[in-house]
Amino acid sequence: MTDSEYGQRTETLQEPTPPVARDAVARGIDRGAIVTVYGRCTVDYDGRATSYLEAGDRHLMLKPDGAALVHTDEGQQPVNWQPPGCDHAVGCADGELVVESLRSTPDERLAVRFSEVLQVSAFSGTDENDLALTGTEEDLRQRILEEPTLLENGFTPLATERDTPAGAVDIYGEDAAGRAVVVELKRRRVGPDAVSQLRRYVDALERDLHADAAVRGILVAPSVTDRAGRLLTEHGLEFVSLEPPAE
Amino acid sequence: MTDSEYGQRTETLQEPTPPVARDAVARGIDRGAIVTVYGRCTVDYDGRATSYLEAGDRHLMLKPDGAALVHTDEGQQPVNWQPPGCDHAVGCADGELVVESLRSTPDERLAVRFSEVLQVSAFSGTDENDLALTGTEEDLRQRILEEPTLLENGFTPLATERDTPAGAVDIYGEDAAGRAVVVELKRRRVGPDAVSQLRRYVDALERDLHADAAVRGILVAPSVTDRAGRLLTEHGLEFVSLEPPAE
DNA sequence: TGATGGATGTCGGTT
DNA sequence: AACCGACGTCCATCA
Repeated sequence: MTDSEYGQRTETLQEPTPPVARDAVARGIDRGAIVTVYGRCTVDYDGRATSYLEAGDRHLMLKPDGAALVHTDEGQQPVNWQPPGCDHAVGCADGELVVESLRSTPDERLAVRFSEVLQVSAFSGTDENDLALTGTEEDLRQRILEEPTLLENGFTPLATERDTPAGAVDIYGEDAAGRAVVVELKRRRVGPDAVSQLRRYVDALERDLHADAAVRGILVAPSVTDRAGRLLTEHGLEFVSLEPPAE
Repeated sequence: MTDSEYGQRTETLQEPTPPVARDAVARGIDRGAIVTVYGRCTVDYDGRATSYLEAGDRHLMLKPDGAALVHTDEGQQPVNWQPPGCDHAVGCADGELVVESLRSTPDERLAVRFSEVLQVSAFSGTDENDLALTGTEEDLRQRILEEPTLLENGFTPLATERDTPAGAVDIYGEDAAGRAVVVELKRRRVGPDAVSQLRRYVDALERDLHADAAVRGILVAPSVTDRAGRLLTEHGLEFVSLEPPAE
C-alpha cells in the first residue's frame, strides 16, 4: 500500500491511523515535499478575520514554502488557507490528526482537525522553470513605447513609472502641441476605479508642474463600461482603445 | 497498490501507464470526484492571456464543478488554473497523459501534458457545511447600524446600499444637523482607492440631491495610509477609525 | 450576461 | 515592514 522507500518521489498511505498519518506528514514536511491529506475534518482560522468550518471531506495541501490550502469540491479558491512563510505543525489530539499552520505579522493561525484520514501523500520533485506569460499590462506598455503613434499622432513618451505625489504614472509624455500627457494602462475593460486612478495622477501632476499647466489624461484599455465612460467625460479625460498584443 | 473497488471514497494509482492514468482520471471525473495528478508536465494556457510553462513536477487538481488548478511547490496561488464551469477532457497523445480544461465566454483553454505520471487519485466525499466567517465589512456595517453613535453623535442611518448614479453607497444617513452623510466602509487599512471611491459617491449624491446640498463623506476603516489621509483632506472628506467586531 | 466592488484577496516592486 | 498597484485576479450580488 505504500512505496515509502527512502528517495522515492511519492509516498502515499491509505487510511492510516492518526499517529501513522502524523509521522508521514512530519516526514514529508521534513523532506521538503508537498504534503496532501484528504479526509473528514473541521477547520479553524483566526487572524485578519475569524472562521470556522464544520466537519466535511476536504483536501489539505501543505507546501514546503509554508503555504497551506484547504480545498472543498467547489470553487477555484481554497475555503481556508495560510500564505507562504508559515510554520506547519502536526500532531495527534483526542485520537485525531491535527495540522496547524502559524505565522506572525499578522498573527494568524489555521488548524485542521481530521476525524478521519482517508489518504496522506508526500510529493517530492523539481521545478526549475518559470511561467512565461504574455498579454499583460507590461506588454501593452511595450507596444505603445515601440509605436507611440498607436496612442495618437505626435505623442512622445518621456518616461515610464514617472513619480508624482499620487504615485507612479504608467507612461508620461508630450503630445504634438507640447502638452503634458499622463497615460494609464489597463489590460482589460475597465470600470470607474481606473478613471479615478487616472484622475488622481492628472491632479497630482498639474500641481507638481504648477497651476497653469493643463495636463491631459488618457486611459488606454480595450474598452470602458458605461459608467466609466461617463466619468471620463465629467473629468475631462480621454480614452484610447488598445489591447495588449496577442503574443 | 490500488483500492479501486466500486464505491470506495478514494482511488489511487502509483506510476500508472498513460492509458491507465487516463481511464482513472476519466472515471474520477465521471463519479464527481476530486481528481489529482502529480507528475512531470508542461502547461499551456490560452485565453484572456497566454502562457507556457516548461516541464517540471507539479500537482494538478480537477474539481467536479469544472475548476482546474496546477500547483508548484511554491506560492499560495496556482501557477495555472481554470475557473469553475469548465469541461475537463482527458486523453493520451504521443504516449503522454493530456488533460484539457475548456470554457467559453471567454474562450479559454488549459492543457496539461504529463511526460511522467507518478500518482493519480480520485477523492469522493460529502461536504454539507458552509464557512462561518466574521470580521468582514458586513460585520462592520452591522456594528454601526446597531450603534450609530460609534460613527458620531446624532448620526441616523437611513439606508444601506443606497443607489446613486455612481453606484451603491454602503451607508446613507443624516447627521445631527440634518445634513446628508455618505459612509464608505472598509474592513482594513485603506489606501487612495477607497478615498476616490467615497469621492465618487459624494459627487454623485450632491448632483442627485441638487447642487445646493453639501453632502458629507465619511470613510470608516481601522486606519488610512499617509497618501490616503492627504487625499481625504484635499477632497474635504472625513475619517472615523473603526474595526469590524472581533467575533 | 455584464457591471460593480469586496476579499483573511495574493503577489511583486520599491522605499 | 509598509505602501502601492496589477492580477488570466476570484466571487457574490444585482440589474
